[in-house]
Amino acid sequence: MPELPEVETTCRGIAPHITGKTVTGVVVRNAALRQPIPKELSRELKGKVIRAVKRRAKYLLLETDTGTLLLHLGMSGSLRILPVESPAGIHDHFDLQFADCSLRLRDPRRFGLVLWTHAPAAEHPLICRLGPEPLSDAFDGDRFQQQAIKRRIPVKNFIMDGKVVVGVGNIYASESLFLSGIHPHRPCNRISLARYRRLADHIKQVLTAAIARGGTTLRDFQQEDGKPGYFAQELKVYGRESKPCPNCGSLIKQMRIGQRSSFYCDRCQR
DNA sequence: AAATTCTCCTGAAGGC
DNA sequence: TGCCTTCAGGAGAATT
Repeated sequence: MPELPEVETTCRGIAPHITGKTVTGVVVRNAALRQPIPKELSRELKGKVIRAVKRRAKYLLLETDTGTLLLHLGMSGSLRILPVESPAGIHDHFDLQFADCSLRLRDPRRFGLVLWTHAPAAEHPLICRLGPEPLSDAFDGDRFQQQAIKRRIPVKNFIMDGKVVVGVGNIYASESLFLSGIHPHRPCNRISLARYRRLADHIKQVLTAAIARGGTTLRDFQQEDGKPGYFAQELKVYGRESKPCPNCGSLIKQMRIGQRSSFYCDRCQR
């Protein structure tokens, strides 16, 4: 499912194809995403030039001179660059057409978003309260721990909270906690500063490595050219319940934390 | 304020 | 073989 590395992979993949291009058409086949696709989208976008393609958290931002298109891939969404007039499948809900290609959103579970905003995207209600980017200098162990002091939820929930740090979803939460030797269920206010510094570093490390591999494909995710991401084969604990820990060989455990399945080694993670 | 539960949705997988 | 149930999950909204 798209987490930060998958969205970043998509951002880098589509940017060269649509930056500087003029939107020639907007096709909405099914507007019923998490929120309805706005009706005025075609009027707002047609004839506009895509000035830049950016990412903030798991949102993709397609900037024009008069506003920004916000895209979110939910948990099953993917964007592809296709030749014009490519036949659409059942879950291909939205196209942005250009003279020489189309940007197409496919999202079987329709948890994604397509929204339009006139104001700067940073001021949008869905974006303005987000925490720091994990790969920026604004995110480090010290600030990490300061936020944790006043909370007591399991650390796995804590690092998946978008107000603490953005982009860490279920897969990379399990992976970074494993790399850091921290048990996912440990209360977030019972972790030393030194361990938070290591955790912050490991989050940066695992996200960077996943981006380098084009993200993780479990089922739906594909890059803009249709290829899967190749980080799944490097996952150390996620989805590997009852398989040996790559560190110590004891069997990987699975438990539900905050309604999410979590994977860990109870020998390596305390 | 913080924590928990609910909600959207479809496809895969398991049970009988 | 086929139908029914359960589960997966991003993240805002609603509730405790």
